[in-house]
Amino acid sequence: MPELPEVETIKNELYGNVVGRHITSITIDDPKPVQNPLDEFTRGVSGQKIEELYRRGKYLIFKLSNKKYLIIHLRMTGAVLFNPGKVGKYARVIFGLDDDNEMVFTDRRRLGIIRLTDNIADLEKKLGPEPLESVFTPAVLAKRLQGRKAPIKAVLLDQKVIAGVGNMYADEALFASKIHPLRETGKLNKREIGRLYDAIVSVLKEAVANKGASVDTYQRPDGAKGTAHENFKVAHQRGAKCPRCGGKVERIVVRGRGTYLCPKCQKI
DNA sequence: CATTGTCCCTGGAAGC
DNA sequence: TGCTTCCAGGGACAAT
Repeated sequence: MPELPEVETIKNELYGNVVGRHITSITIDDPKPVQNPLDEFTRGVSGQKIEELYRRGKYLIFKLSNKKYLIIHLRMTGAVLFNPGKVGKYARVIFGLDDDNEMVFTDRRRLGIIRLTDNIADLEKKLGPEPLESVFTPAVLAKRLQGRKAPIKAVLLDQKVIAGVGNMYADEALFASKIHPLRETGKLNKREIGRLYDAIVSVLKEAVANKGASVDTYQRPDGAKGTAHENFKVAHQRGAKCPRCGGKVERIVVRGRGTYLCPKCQKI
């Protein structure tokens, strides 16, 4: 499940291969992910130079020479492959580049989206601060959590609060800061928010360093897996021993999302 | 605005 | 063995 570290890794590993290249062909094997009318999409992308590539939250954004933005969200099972040996069963959209290389959007479950837009402000409005940039501080986090009644786990998943944190890293950050996922957000004290801040930053940084977590279908552009999941303390570790207290990692459901925790370390 | 529930989608797992 | 049902979850959207 691509979250910030996974999308960051894809961006990093794609960057040198695609920035500066022109998109010379588009093959749409499955129109489902494309949110624009197909002719408009094809016209807007064909022949354009990729001037920049960056990540915002869990979105991968290609800035094109016609000032439009090609936005990709991988949702659950999406991936962007660079020159895959053969075009797999789940290839949806194939971008041919002017150096004869190919960039392929694949998605087993077809929940991912691709959109071409000239209005990046709309996306910006939906997203909170980038947790690995200087705009994100303990004070900023405290302000965003202030007065909220929902459980902290649910709030961490809200992309308007912090961009890029998803189900796995929310669980890891809550474990690292010893906060129960069901704690009422607005009732966290300053010390807890400080710990949570540190945990979010360190958990994400470590996962980026390990090139993302391959718990499901996540793969890097060259098809390789990441290793961040090898360091997971609780996420997807039901029944495992808590590395801090030796207790048992449990799974509960919070707002319909599978949530892993050590109930001994993370008291309500 | 904050919050909660529903829907989308597929294939692997679990149940009968 | 083979069929059916359940489940995973990010974000759009609707309802409250």
